[in-house]
Amino acid sequence: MNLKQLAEELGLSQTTVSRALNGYPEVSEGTRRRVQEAAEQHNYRPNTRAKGLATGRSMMIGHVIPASTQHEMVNPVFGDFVAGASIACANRGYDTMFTRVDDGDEEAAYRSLMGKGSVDGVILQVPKIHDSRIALLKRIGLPFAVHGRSSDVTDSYNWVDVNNTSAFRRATEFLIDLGHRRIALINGLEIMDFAKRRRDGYTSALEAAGIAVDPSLMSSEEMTEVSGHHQTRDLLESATPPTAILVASMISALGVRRAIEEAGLKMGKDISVITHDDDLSYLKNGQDVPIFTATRSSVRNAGSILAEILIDSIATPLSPPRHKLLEAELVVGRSTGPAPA
Amino acid sequence: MNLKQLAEELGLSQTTVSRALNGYPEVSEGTRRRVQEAAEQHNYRPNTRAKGLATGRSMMIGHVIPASTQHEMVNPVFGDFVAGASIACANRGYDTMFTRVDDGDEEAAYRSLMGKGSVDGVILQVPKIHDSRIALLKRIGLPFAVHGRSSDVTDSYNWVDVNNTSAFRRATEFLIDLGHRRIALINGLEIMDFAKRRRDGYTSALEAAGIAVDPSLMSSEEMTEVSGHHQTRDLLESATPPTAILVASMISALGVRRAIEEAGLKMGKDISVITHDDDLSYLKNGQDVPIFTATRSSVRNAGSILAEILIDSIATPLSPPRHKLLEAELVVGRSTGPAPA
DNA sequence: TACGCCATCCAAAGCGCTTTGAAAGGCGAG
DNA sequence: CTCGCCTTTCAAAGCGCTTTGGATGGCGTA
Repeated sequence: MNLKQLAEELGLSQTTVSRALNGYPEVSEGTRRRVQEAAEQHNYRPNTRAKGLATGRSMMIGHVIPASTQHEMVNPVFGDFVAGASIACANRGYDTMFTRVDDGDEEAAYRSLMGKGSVDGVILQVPKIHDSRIALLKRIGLPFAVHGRSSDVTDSYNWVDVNNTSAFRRATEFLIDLGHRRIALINGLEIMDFAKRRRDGYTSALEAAGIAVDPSLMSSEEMTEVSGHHQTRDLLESATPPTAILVASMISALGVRRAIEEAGLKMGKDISVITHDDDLSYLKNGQDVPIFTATRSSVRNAGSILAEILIDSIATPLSPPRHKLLEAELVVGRSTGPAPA
Repeated sequence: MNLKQLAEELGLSQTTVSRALNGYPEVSEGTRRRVQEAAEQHNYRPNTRAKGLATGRSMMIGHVIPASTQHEMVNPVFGDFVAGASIACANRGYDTMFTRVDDGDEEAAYRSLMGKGSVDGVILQVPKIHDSRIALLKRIGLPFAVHGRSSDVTDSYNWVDVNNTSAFRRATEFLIDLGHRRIALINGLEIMDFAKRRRDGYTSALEAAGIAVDPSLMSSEEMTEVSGHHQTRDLLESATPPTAILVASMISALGVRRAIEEAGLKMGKDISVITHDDDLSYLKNGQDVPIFTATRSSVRNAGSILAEILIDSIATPLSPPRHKLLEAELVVGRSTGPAPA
């Protein structure tokens, strides 16, 4: 059933039917009701492509996933972030689309999305410290919003980010207050912006407490269970192991815990652990008492806010970019305790 | 830049330009090259919606995620499965779209996707034992393919599934061979088809070995870390705890391991564990030696195969449905050992 | 020279919708 | 009764592409 058929059936013009369904005022209430009922009854839905062609909008938000970041961090948070974003999009009538891009083809991919007109805007994830995608998108004029920030980019743009620096400063201070002095940082890859900020928070807290930053206590890798495990094992096997470890992700933290237990140590007693927790719905940090002491911030919530910002900026293209800095909450669980004497 | 402009610039008709770009034979090679170069140079991409309108195809594959299954199992495998499917789709020129659906609105959602013409086909995940979506999609004529099967549906349809029954039978036999007699099963929700099949495999192996099936050793819940943990704790606290546990997912298995270690037991020595491993790229089962003995089957690979099947069936609507049963591989890791005397 | 046949290219219709510009009808004011 | 003004409805153009059904011209053949 298409508009033409529906109009014929009702004995009205396509114009009137279209207007009735789209809530325009130039239609009498009686007619509108009649049209709506007929549409309902025939299960009529305007064809997306035709509507898009006519309006010039695709009502679609794109997520572009570079192949290289598929292992780095995207996957774990991916599901929840996207869920948050896509629910927000759906509420505003937007669909969600995915594009996976081979490394190096990013420019082509964005140009293609823009050229083909398949999306009205895109969401970027895990920006690097210097991320050329932002300048690129500005240049080609494709609306976008970033989950995270890119330190080297001074232009303003839409973003939502967790305050990684303050979260990790706070976590480090918490450990220092518990008497820890040898605190390790198991970070994500430090080309990633969030990783740099977390490190900054960590080092600034150490420095403020007069503790020398020890490079041998810091490592940065992809955030997987396996890598968390071997980084921790290396730390524990060193001559002077840390008494506390700060971890950048729940996934890594699972590996950290495994290494600790394999070494016959007890987490929260022999060694303390704080992790960042994206509050993933399928990897909850315990039910009532958290397993890990953690800096927690819902990535799902971030997705939702970011989608709103992007859609608003599509609706009013001339308005200035918006952004939001979310503060992570420090939840105290069983993985932290006083430094061993 | 659109087709009209490009055609004007070249001094050709839109027809010729379109044909040149789409590889039709009625264009001389010289002209084709000239057109291709101009298109390249002006960065021309045919507008998706216009093309879709004209051809009647959207070149889009949809994934529909019911809200209720968002916690159940979808999330962990979600990322990898979708990655596999979307790469395969992209190779065939298809984009990937997501729709999240509130419970009970599934019928409306599929009808809407169909009516709006926004997708050429959809992929279904985690079917239940009796899943009404399959009949619905057949009824409304929207091409689809299922990741998994639905036992109660006798009609034929496109699917890809792991042989859950044989995988879990094999795993159970492996434990029996190691001398285990009290083997527990921590399963996913048993309305889900895969969970039923895994249970069938488990019970059939027990029966074949003349071991009575003990309902107190079987539980079925959402497959999260937290639920794996408390189900294991309950098992271990019972009067006659199992000597081995079969687990339906890596995520649950992480919780299982935590409970085992909290109880002061050693996995692989005091108690054996076998899990199903979807070979998730961000939650690898160890690097060289697997952490867990596992029935392994790449969900990413399944996604890829399923997408191919769906796209083929869209291309040739009259061809009979296709399906593929993947055999899981039993990888032996450190989590299993002889039953304690 | 005349004819027919390819190879190559084109004009125009059509996909299903929105939206502009105009017509038709109803009604009160003059 | 006529005029002008709303309100309600409509015909038709246009969005950017594909595709049908020609047109055109070059070339070999008779």
